[in-house]
Amino acid sequence: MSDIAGDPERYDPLSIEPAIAARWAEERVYTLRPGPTEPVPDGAEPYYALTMFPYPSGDLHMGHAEIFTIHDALVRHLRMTGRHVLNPIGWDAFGLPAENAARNRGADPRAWTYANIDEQRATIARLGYSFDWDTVLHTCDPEYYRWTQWLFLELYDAGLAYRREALVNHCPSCDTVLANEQVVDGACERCGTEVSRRPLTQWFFRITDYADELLDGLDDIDWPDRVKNSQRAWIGRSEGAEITFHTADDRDEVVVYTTRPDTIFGATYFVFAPEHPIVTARMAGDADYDAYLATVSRRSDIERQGGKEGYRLPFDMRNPFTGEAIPAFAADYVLMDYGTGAIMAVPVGDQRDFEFARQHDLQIRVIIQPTGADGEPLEPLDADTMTEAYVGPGVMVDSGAYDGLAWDEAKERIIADVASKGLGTAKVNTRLRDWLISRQRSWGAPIPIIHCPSCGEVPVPTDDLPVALPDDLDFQVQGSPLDLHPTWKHDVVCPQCASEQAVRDVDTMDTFVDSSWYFLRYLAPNDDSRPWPVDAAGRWLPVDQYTGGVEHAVLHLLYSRFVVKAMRDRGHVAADEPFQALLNQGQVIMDGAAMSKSKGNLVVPGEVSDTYGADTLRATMLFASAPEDDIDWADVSPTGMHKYLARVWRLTLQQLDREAAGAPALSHQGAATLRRATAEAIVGCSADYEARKYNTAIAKLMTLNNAILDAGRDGSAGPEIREALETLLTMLAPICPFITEELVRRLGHDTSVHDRSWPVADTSLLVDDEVEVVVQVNGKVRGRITVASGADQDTVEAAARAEEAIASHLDGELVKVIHVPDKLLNLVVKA
RNA sequence: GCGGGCGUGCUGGAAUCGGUAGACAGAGGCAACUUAAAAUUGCCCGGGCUGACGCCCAUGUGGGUUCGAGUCCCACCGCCCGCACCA
Repeated sequence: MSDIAGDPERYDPLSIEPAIAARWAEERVYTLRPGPTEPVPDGAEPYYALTMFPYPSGDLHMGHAEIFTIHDALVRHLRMTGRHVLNPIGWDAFGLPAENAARNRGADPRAWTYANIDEQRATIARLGYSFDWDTVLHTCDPEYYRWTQWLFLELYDAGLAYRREALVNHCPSCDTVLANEQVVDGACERCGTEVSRRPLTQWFFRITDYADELLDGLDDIDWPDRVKNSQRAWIGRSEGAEITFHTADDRDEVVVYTTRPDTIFGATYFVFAPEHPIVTARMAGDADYDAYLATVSRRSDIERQGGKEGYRLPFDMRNPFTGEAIPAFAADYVLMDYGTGAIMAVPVGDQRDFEFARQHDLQIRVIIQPTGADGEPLEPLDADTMTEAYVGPGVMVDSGAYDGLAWDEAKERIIADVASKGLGTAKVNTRLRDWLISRQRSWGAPIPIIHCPSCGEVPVPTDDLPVALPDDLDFQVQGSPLDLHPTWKHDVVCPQCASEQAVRDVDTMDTFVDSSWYFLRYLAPNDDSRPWPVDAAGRWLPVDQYTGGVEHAVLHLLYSRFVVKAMRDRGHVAADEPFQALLNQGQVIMDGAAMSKSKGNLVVPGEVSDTYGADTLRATMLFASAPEDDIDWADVSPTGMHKYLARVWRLTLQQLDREAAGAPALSHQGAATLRRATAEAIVGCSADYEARKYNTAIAKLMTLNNAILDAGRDGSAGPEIREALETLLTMLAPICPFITEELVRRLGHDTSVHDRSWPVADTSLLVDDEVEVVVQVNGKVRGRITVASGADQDTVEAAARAEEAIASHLDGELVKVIHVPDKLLNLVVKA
């Protein structure tokens, strides 16, 4: 090693990486040529690789570095295999943090946002991510949100955007309403504040129109099961029936939704949501009820949890099957916006109804008796002693003509009978609600609607887009700065009647609208004539591989699917789905807990790259675990990885020195061993890259490195070592783009390692003359023998018996022999 | 409560179809080089019995299928994630 120790050129990533990054930026080497709007070159396969664009709330954190590194290794590898890869980046740049910075520190939201973007962009370049900067976009630019507003108008025109009053979630801390998807355990997804309910008139997107397709489409996309399951649970499809009930006085009829029409004979009372229109109509002017309603409607989800309070209404309903009058209640365990907002209550078969009945001392009628798996009767139910509702299979009793039928059969018969009597119909319901997109915030895309006293809501003509934000908003006001701006909302006339009384809608759109279509805008972010080119969208969509965090399982990912389906139905895209494949990276944590500044366990990517270099950071992250698994930074060793890269560096320089000095060639045996190791590394690494198992790919590169080290231990050089080294550098390039770029140039090449083709193994080197076969006796390994490749069972068995260590276990009658050629022989003996 | 996933050395993790458990690393130990340290290079590194060859045990626990199970099936324990008054 003396020839290395004397080399002045030590591995110093900090001196080479920034210079290489600067050259890449200057020469725009990662700009896609030809670009996304032009035809794909002959023989190249287009591949849209997308990673979730960052929110610019500060510099990049370890989570960004993790996902960008996975994504970049994927992209660089695909390019080397000949794909024509679209790899864009941009910023999800609207949102509340900019507004908070404006309110708290007097910052200009635009300036604050762009300062953060510049910082993140510099870090992205420093870490060597190969994004195409020619397609960069920011959702807060008027050139972008103009088309977000166009999207709104398209949905409005299709009847998919509408305004209505509803009981909506309101976050007092963020001072805005939220979509259902943004409420987690009754609290605001952003800030954790408990949300309350308010009746407000707001804009919605009719995502429920696509509920079935959103559910079914999950079967055809390559996403992690947990994300698909989250979406399935969120959509929450259920099958049942709608059945009409009448009030006992026959003045009103009320439809209920039930999944258990078979239990209708057990419906002993009836419950309305407190806001149900029939109830509010009948109770109008009743001060007591108004007080109840006021209390109940302000309750948050958390306060509602588990409670079974109810209000006995001064009228009864009639059970259409038993004909008897049953008491009617209002209770907030029945939700106005699911089903029909009213239920038939069957305490014997529904746990919530059971609890309510017990609390209010209502009748529990047993109309089903439990049966086992083969229909045999089980312990019968008794209304007086049962402690919980029975939801299992059973046979109907006390149910008129349906007595004796199995429950599932009774369900079908009752649905059929209800239909024939005109009392109802089979019905599918979903839990999914329409997407509430209004936000009482000001750093977002204004909703392009004008409210006119005579014409009502009037869409802004597309030629007048964008409806731009004023740049002199006052963020110190109490309330919405946009609403309270002195002139903005009034500085408009009605597009239909030119009334000067018209005002602009003062709400902005949920930022998830901005991000629901950005992957389309990347195709031509500077095109000011249309939101995206339809022909290019046909070529590039769906996105081949999307990478990003699992926190968007039912937010961004569901909204984007809806938008693409709606745009497809308007003829703007051909694809049914936005993202064909999805990869969720794991979290980067520290000592088992989330990193945070306040805990003092925060590590940031820039810090690691300043110490060890970007290549070390990237390789450390990929080596730590499979992409989808969490990384505990306390368990990983950037030092160890840095040492490995230094070893690659020294090995390359050593080879150059030895070539220059005319070092002796490898022995015949040494050359053969190394060539074989090289071929094995190519086969193994290629499979690992395809499967995105970068951790084992790196392990195989380390193994190849060790083989090169062994081969050159005697001071020899030679073409086999050079070949092995160049192969190693080529396959390491997607993970460590800087050191490989530098070393390949030092090896005398004037083109970039990143423009190389992925290596192909000479598989003839992998064919063996002799193989090692494991010999088992009764399934236990008793020895290993070397035989000619492809040897038959008799030959292998004879060789095995010749081994003393094996033969000594063979006393007894040989009853069976299992032979897996070239791998294993199992001799089964009876003692 | 319902649905989904995961349990492998001291640690991160390997193990393509059911066929040599622990690849590749980290931490630790020993040695060479060095005045010394760092760096570098080499060796050791699941547990037990044994002087050694070797034998036994071992992939959360207990069963099952199989010539053979980390891998497949059943039950249990533990952990993680999603949904949860959705009729």
